[in-house]
Formats: sequence, structure tokens, C-alpha cells
Amino acid sequence: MDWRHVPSLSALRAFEAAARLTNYSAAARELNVTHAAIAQHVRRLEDHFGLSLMQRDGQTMQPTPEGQRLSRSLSTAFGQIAEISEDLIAQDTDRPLRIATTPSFAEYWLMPRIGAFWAANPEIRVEIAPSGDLVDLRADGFDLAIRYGRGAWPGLNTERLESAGHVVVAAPSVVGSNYVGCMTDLEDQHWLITGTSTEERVWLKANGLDLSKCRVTQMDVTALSLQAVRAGHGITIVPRAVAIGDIENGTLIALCEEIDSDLGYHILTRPDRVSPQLKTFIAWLRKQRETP
Amino acid sequence: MDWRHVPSLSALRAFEAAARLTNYSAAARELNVTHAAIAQHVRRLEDHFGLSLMQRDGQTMQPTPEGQRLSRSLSTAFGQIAEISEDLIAQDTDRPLRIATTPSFAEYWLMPRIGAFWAANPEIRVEIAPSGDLVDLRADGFDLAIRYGRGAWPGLNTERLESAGHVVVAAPSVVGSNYVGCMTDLEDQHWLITGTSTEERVWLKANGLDLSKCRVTQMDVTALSLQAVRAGHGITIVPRAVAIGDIENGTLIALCEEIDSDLGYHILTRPDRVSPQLKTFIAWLRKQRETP
DNA sequence: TCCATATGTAAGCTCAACTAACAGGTAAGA
DNA sequence: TCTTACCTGTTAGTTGAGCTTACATATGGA
Repeated sequence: MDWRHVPSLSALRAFEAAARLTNYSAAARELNVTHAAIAQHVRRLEDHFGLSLMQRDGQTMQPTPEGQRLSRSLSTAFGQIAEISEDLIAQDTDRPLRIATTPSFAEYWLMPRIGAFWAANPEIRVEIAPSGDLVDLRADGFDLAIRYGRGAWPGLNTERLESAGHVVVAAPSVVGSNYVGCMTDLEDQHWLITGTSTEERVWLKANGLDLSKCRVTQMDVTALSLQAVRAGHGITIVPRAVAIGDIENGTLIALCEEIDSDLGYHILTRPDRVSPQLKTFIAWLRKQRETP
Repeated sequence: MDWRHVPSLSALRAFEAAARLTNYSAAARELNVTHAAIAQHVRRLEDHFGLSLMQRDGQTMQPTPEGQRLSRSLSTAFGQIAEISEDLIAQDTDRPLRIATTPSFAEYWLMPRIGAFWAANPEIRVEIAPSGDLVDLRADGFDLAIRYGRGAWPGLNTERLESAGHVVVAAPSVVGSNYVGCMTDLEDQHWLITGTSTEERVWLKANGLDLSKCRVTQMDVTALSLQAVRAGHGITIVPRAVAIGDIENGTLIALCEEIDSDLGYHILTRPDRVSPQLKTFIAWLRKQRETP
């Protein structure tokens, strides 16, 4: 693209409006500047091109023939720019909310509840993308992310949602029904854990357990993990809601539980990019944390 | 034109170059800025539209599908702007010199000599526009103006060319062959003068004669004025060259002549808008004043 | 003649656009 | 594996393009 002969784009915009409206004052109003700005821009363009572009017509101004040529090209060009800009803005406005979450959050916290959100807000479409990776909201095009951690994500609005409520469970036969402690001597255990247990791994590590030193068998789904743990083949870590039945009927023992941890799920959004629909979704998330 | 959704035109230009070249550093070189400027512009556009426009591809960047849509529209739009800009610059470069002069200067000074200029410079086209009005070089699209006065035209380059050499003449029978003085008692005379004698009127006024208080008959052409003056019907003012024959053969008397006046013809040009061709023309004008 | 509108222009202000500087990533070649 | 050359990301600071303010002058309708 040869920009050598192109003057200031701001000046060209000012001129286009002046030529189209045949009035510097009207052009100023359209562009939210003063008539002085328009006059100066047009003057500078005339100097640049060495041509008269506007001429007096009583009180107002008319484009000269050269001015008309320039104005026509500019109107077409700027019209295209305005159109594509509007299209992209509309595309951003009309698309569903894109939510990135940790896998477990999606599976155990959000999906079980999302039906209620959809019932209450049928006009708000939500796309949920479970991902263990730390996504870049802006670059990856997300409106909101649910992340597990301590909440210090720079450049983002961060609001703690709630604790994850993880619980480490095993069959009584594995550690004895009188096991006392938390995370004590569990490194020698056989961990049966899914590959998507991203935030569980974070919690274990934060509590001193180095899974890389443990025998780990990666399971495909949590249900299989639990089945194997019930059979006494090892231990696992899951959200409390998943194991509460087995704990209460004595099939499994809760060896350690996430209580009063500074780790937890957080709502992440980009500053100044919170649409009304997103605000509705966030309010609903807040309401949900009060529900057992 | 709806500018509400249009972001910074500078940012759009930066993005267009980045998308087309798939490289922020190359875009920076094309636009003569640093890669940091390009990166900031693209970031701001992504914030504005709420969409990702560029994504990493190893070391370089690729436009996303939305980025490709925007980039295509921008390339077309900016291409049009670049093209019309180049056309107008070329038009200014390729057109003939446009010279505004006072009417008498054109008729008696310039036109008699212009043939010599054209013979010497066949490649330089010159358009001459006689005008009694004070033209605006910029607004009216002139490269040079010849104006009669004292030379103080603000905002313009001014160079004195030479005296106009006006002479007031009458038949001996009108004022007696022994008339002594200059502009003395001439207000009672019957002035036969063309409408285009702009600079003559300026000189008369500067020498104390108020034509509005005189009996003035406007003639269509100077030749007719001279004929009537020869017949003793009144007096007139013309360039010396026109009347020199009648003065020398005694048909007319020179009542007053413009000598050592601060009034004179001046060459006016706009600062920083003197093309090589215009310089050639000005040099030729200078040379001509040395020619009787 | 008065009033409401227009444009012209110079002086001064300000923030968008940019640079400088540093950091970190990618990829190719030794 | 290390080195080199290129790329982008980002922050802090600079600056002049773009604008406003204020005043002047012109036009046209009532």
C-alpha cells in the first residue's frame, strides 16, 4: 500500500463530511468537533494536494470539481469502513456468551445448574468451554472464565465465587477406618485420578502432595475412579458432592477435605467489557453459590 | 455517515498493514512506526470490537476469520484513498501554470511577450487569467499572481517586478500645450477610461484624484479611449507604451507620468508551492523587466 | 438594522499516537 | 545445546496532531 501521497486520515474524514454536507458547521456537528477543526483540516488538505477543494457559496461551502472527485472516493471508502465496523460490533453483540471454565467446575458445578439459568433467561445464549489451560480472555475471545486459584490475575476483574470443596476419599480397607490426619502419608498411595482434574491437582500440590512422586493411574471418567476406589484399589480426589453418598453410607472415608482454603473458584472478566447479558450471568453465578 | 462504531482510523491503518503483511514488524516498517505502535493499535481494535483480530502463528501473526473480514474491507477502502490521493497529486503536478494578472498587465505587458516564453519553454504550459479582482491564490487555484500595489500581501511571497509606467494624456486643445503640473485641476476633466483599468485607477487615487468626483465615461477598449482623446473629447490614463507614438508626434500631451512610484507590479506566489516550472516562469519574468 | 447563522484564523491546550527500553518467545544454524 | 536473529508484548514517558477557544468577518432573512 503506497501511503506516500495520502494526507491525514482525520483531515480526509473532516473534508468528506464538509463536502457531503456542504457546510463546515454541520460537518463539525456530525464529527463532534468545532467548525474551526473542519476548516483547518480542509485548509491542510488543499495545501497537501495543491488544489482548491471547497469554495464559498454565499454562507456555505461547495466542493470544487476536484473536491467532488475526492469526496466521492472518500464517501465510498469511509462508508465501507463504517459498515464493516458496524458489522463486527453487531457480531460481538449478537453472539452467545463464551464462558471458559475448569473441567471439574463445568462437570460438577455448572452443568448441573445451567438448566435453571437457561430456563430463567431463554434469550441469553451461553457457550461453555471446559479447559484445563489458562485461557487469554481477549485473545481467545471469552467473556468470562472460571478459574481455580487464589485470585490474583493481573489485568482482569476477579471475584471469588466459592471454594471447590474437594475431598480425598478411599475405602476403609485401604487406610483403616480410624485414619487420622490430612494428606499424611498419602504419597505412597495409588492415586486414581482423571486427566481433567486440573484444579484438584492444584489443591493437592498446595497441600504438600507431589503427584509426580506418586503412583498415578489416569482414569477416563470420575465414575470409574470412584468405582475402583470403592473396590479398594486406591484413593482419589473429587468434589464433595460426588462422594457424599459413599461417605455417609461408610463405603468411603473422607481422608482430607478442602475447608477454609484460600484456593477457590473465581469469576474472571475483562475490565470494561461486561455486557448486560454477562452481568445477568454473573449475578446468577453469585446466587448459585448460596445454593447447596 | 455513522461514525459511532468506527474506531481510530490510525489503528485501522495499522491493523490493515499488519493483517496484509502477517507481521507487525513489517507493518511497522511500511508505516514508519515501531512494532510497539502496531501492537498497541491492534490491541485497541480488539478491545473496541470485542473480537480477536490477529493470532500467533509461530513467530508471526495471522488474522483471525473476523480479522480477515475487516482487513479485506480496509484494504479496499484504503486502496481507494491512496489511489485518489495519488491522482490529485499527479493532477496538480501535470496541469499548466495558472497565472492571475491585472487586466492591463496582461494586455500590454505580458501578452506581447508571452510568445517568447512559449518559444523558449514549449514544455511549460501557462494559463493566464486577467482579473481586476484580488484573487486568493490558494482558494482560486493560482500558482502566481501579478498584482499592482505596494507589495504588502500577507502570507505570500512578494517580489516587485517593475513600475507600471502609466501616463495621463490629453489633446493640446483640451488643456493647452503649455500645461504645467501633474494631476493639477484634472478633476474637472472628462475621463475616458476602460472598465478594466484597475491598476490605473489605483494610481490615480494614490495621486490624489478622486474619480468618483469626476465625469467618467467608461469605454470598452483602450483604442477607443485614445481615439476620443485625440479628438479632444477628454483625457485618459494608459500605459506609456500605448501612447508613446502620439506623445512623440505632438498629437497628445503627457500631463502626468508614473515615475519613481512605490506602486508597481508585483509577483505573488504561495510559500512552499513553487514548482520547478513556476521557478522557470518567474526567472523569465525577471529577465523581461530588463527589456524595454 | 438586527439577529442568527456561516467561515477564517491564531494562540494555546491535551491526549492519541508514538518511541524507548526491556522482556520473553520462536526458529534456524552451528 | 547454545547462539543468533528475528518476532511480539508491555510499560513508562514524550510530543505534536488534533482540537478548542476566542475573536473577527461575511451572508442572508426578518
